[in-house]
Amino acid sequence: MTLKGTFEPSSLERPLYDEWESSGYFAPAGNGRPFCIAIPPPNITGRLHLGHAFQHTLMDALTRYQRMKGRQALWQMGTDHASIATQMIVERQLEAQGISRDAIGREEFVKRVWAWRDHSGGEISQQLRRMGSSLDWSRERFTMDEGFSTAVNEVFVRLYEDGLIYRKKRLVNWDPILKTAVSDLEVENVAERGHLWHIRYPLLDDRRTSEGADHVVVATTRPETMLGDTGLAVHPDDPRYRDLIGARARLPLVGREIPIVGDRHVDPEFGTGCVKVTPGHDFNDYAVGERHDLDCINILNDDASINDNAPEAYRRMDRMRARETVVADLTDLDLLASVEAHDLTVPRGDRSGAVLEPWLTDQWWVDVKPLAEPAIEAVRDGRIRFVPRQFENMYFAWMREVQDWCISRQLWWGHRIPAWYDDRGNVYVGRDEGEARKNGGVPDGTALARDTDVLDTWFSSALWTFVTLGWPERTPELERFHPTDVLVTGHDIIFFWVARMIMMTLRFTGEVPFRTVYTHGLVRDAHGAKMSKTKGNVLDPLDIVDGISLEDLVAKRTADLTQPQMVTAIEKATRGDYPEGIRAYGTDALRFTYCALASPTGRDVNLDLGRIDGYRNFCNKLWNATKFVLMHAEDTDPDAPAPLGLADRWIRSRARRLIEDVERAIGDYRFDLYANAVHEFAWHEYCDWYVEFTKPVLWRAEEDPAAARAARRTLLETLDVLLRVAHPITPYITETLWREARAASGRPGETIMLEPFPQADDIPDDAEAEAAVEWLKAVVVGIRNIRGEMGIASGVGVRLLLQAGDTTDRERLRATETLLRRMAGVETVAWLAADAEAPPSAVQLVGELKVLVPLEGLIDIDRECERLQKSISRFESDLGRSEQKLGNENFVTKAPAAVVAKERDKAKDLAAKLETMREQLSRLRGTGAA
RNA sequence: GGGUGUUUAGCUCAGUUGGGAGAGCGACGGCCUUACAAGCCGUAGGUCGCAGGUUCAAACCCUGCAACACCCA
Repeated sequence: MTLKGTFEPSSLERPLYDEWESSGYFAPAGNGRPFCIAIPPPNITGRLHLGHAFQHTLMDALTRYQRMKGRQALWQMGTDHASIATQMIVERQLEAQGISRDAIGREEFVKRVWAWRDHSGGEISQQLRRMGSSLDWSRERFTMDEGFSTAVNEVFVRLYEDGLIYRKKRLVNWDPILKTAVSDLEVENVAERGHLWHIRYPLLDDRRTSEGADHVVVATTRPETMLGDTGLAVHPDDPRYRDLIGARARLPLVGREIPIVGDRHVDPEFGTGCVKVTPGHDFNDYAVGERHDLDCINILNDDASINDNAPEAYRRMDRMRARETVVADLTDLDLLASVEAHDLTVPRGDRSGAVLEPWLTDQWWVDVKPLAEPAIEAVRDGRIRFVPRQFENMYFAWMREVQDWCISRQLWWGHRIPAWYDDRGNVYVGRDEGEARKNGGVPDGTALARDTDVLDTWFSSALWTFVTLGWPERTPELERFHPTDVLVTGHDIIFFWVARMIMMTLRFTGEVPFRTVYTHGLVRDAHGAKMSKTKGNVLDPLDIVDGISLEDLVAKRTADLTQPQMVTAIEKATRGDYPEGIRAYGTDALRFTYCALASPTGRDVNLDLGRIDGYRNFCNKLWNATKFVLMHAEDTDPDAPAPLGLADRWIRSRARRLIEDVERAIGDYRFDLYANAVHEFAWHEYCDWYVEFTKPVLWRAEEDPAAARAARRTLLETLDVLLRVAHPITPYITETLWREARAASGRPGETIMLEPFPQADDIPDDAEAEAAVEWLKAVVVGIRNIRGEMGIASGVGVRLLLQAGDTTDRERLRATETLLRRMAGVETVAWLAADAEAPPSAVQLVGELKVLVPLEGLIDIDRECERLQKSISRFESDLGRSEQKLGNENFVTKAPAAVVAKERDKAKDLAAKLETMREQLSRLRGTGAA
């Protein structure tokens, strides 16, 4: 029995997933306690990126682990229609063909989006499958599938009936490119350089300022909005303007008479202390206007051009041109007092990048406060726990200040709002038109028109955990799997999604949506830069899995850019970062890397290919270790006794420790510790030591067949444990190797996926074996150290002398001598009497035991003296520090007795070692001189 | 302006209730030793951001400062 070929991830991974899927392994099974994760539904906007792959790896690891622990594990699959983002993609594609969406109409447009959804959804599924995700595809959902639409209507109607959804005309954030309202969360406040224009507003009725001027000066960053001014405001306590409250001014360019009001919200420090009030185009001014009963004039069209409420000269101008024109006209009239540079915050749409305008429109709103209170409580009382914890503060802070949520969007792609209007503008809400009619008592003859708006995409995703399980039906899945166990997501969508899910789920199921929220950071490139198409530094996870040539990568990154001038820079950076393209690392290596990088603080992750390279090597190591095991696996006599040797007992005990460590790590969501524990055990215990220990036994099996049998069985059984422990992280290679190993051991088992996760208690804790092997390792490392530093070639055997050991040392040598000889290249071993004169030797201490390698014929004495001097200096400084501590009376009296005792032991040990080394040095020097 | 987080080896990061500073990668030296050169053996490298404080004892606790990142206004 041997493993064929070499480790080639792609040929090994591809066939397995199909087999798992068609065998139905991903569906929840058995009678164990249910476990459920709902995938954060990827947007159907395009292909998945490295951040998705990161989060999917963690979810899959958790799901596979729980499945192996015997739980009915469901990882719920689904995708999100992503209203705005998807509509933009399809619109752009149509534009490229010279088609506008208005030209083809709503129905045809929506049809094309569905076609896009099929395409993009297909790509996403393929990517998820290649990453090994054990999702239950048979239950896949989409936020616009039929059941989801029913549920969305249900929720909308119930909230409306409860008075928590209402329609109202008020200022919203308006995106003049997308021509839709957006919510507060979709606004990005960007710091930009701008100007502060100082404009003179002439006073009426012969009023004067305290300084005698016939006008006031107003500072503004947006002069064009003066066309909609309906007042001026000053702080009521401001001595400069106090007396002008109640006076009137004439609005330049427009001619309107506007009042001066006193309002405590005016900041006297800003500009001149006198501000213009434009209730129709500024959130603060709107509030000022309401307090002082000022008119509200809308001067903008839906594309942010000036409308007919402004003077003729400015109509139909874009707002930026209007600004220039207004400033020029004011200059001509000598009404522009001054202009200065000014930094300001500009609100931009997170999707379109357009500068948003506060705009007065009718929109649908959710009254969030009543929903927020129970949602805050659920986190406060611990029914929901955030990992890492600090995100709870962010959550509380936002929830306490939460504003009403604008949920209507003037888009075509999304859930149509279930509201109808008659020709007098009365609104009727219902699950369908019939119900709306019935509720409103609208006779059949009266025509109703459905609201043309759609809902914010987050409205439907807020229902994700319970609607995917069948709500509003009371399905068995809903009973069994809800609340879900853990939500794995980025901290960037805590407000958009996590908070809203908690609110909606509590409202409609009375349950929390999940018990734990695990938030991870963003995946960035190796330099810590955020990945973006515009910057041209994105990677498709499959480019890492399957590899990609430099030319293909450059082509991919420079295609379809919104800023074609970036091509040269992107190409240069790409060629610099990946001079030879990207090698095929395989899914397992990428997954292992993700786990190893999942830090406990939830901060951003810089994905470095060098790191992946190391973990690909790790997969190769597993492959070769298995190859070795299978080469020696043949057990001709499976019933014959096989008493375990010291090394066998040691590795088994270490395997027990591995399981314990991993269980703890997963319980704490410490994927990094999990990965490290597997790596450390597999490479540095199993491969570096145990496999080497078995070689002398296996190569001379005929000398001691029982020992060889014990080694074979231990190799196989420990490998089996290791593979099962590693499987949730690296599913493909562990499945492949596990099947080979199982075949060799003759034990049944179809797939590692459904094997039980190893249990620590099944393996004895063997402290004695661990201590003995630690001793052996220390001696071997000591000799290797001498060999390395003295330049003794690996082929040259050494004579080993031991001195000053106690009975335990002698016992341990007896038990491990064969291993010691092989591991350290030792030809002969002899004990020297404690008082015997040793030949000139290099020395290493293991406790009190002196490990001596005679130097004669091997190397020169000076080199050893140098080496000795180095360790003497190290011992001296350590001892110095220790003695200083012990000399401090406060330490001795105040520190816990155990700490003091430990320090005393340490000092004693160091002193003894130092003496030995000094003796050794002077003896060697004497020899050298002679 | 308010808040949160980060600052540890050349790089990327661990460091669990305060008690002898760690890993991976990289670097350097030696090895194609019959699973693996995608490997093996060995070595070097850190005033733990800065300044104070608490303590017998601080990377860890407290205060202040600096830089960077993100969130909110």
